Amino acid sequence: MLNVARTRPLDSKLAINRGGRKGQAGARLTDATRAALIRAGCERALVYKTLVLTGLRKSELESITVGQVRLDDRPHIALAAADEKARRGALVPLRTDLADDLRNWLAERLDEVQSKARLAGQSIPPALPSDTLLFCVLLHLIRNLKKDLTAAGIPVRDDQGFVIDPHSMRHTLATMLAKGGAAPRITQELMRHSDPRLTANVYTHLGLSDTRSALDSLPSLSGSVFAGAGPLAPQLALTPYKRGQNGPPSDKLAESEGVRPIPNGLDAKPGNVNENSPPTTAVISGPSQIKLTQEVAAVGFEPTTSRLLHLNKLLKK
DNA sequence: GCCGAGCGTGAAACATGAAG
DNA sequence: CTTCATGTTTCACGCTCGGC
Repeated sequence: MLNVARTRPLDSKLAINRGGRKGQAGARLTDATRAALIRAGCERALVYKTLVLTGLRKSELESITVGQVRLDDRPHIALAAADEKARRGALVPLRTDLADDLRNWLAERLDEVQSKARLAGQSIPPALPSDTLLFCVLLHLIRNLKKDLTAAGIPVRDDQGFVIDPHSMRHTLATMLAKGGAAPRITQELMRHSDPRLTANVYTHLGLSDTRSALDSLPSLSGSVFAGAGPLAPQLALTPYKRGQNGPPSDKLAESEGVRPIPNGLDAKPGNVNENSPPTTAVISGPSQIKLTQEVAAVGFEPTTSRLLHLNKLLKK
């Protein structure tokens, strides 16, 4: 839940911004300035969370107004076609906790507007105007993100040249969905890509630990080969028969046996034996990309691929 | 499937104004 | 005067779309 006062007390020491004592805690600020700074920090945190959980591009988030945010039983953001990169427009779903945060954020902003109107002796608005921008701190998002990362002890650029920027939040969403087992089609839809290869090859960053985890999820192959384990052959899946290959034609096998049985827990449901369908987990296409994307997610955000591809080209030179 | 156009994006360099 | 934050411009590249 977003709550400015609860997130950071007003009497906390804020850092001096410039001069010889830059970085030291204890900046002498008025209560109003202090509250505004803390509130801006909270807003930026909500911006980062929104970017990661929606996959919105920076420019797309900049276009979102209060009227485009629906926080009813099916919370979502209605992205206008003119503001989306692909010019299609989209309904971007909001996770429940993000919807709660945005609801609280808008309530705080309404409180602020109403307080100002009250102090000015003006009529008190019952709601925020629908054309009010959702966020106010996006103007210098890139620089502020770098500052926030530095303050949090997270390197903006790692030793391999990968960088964290607003667009890397989008990479992070795709990668988290892949790691979470989301179907590629779902990830593609959430990323609003027209081509699933883009989602899988450019936006999904899987490290060695992720691919190893997938192997660990495979069923046991009857214990250790050093311990005199049982026969391996009955657990093997069969490849389809093709003309010119040895062995019986698979269509005849299918005719005589129906759905082929696969023992020892390997699922033989039709959805899992379709060799023509794409893998259910997005994979990285080439060995060079695997090498470059291994173990880069230590800080939580995925790097932007544009820098990654640029680095690839530099390495080839 | 390939290619080019158009648009979006961030990095880098430089300029400008304000604060210390 | 120096330092710093911010704005502007240029450049390279990513992504999508449409035509072939």
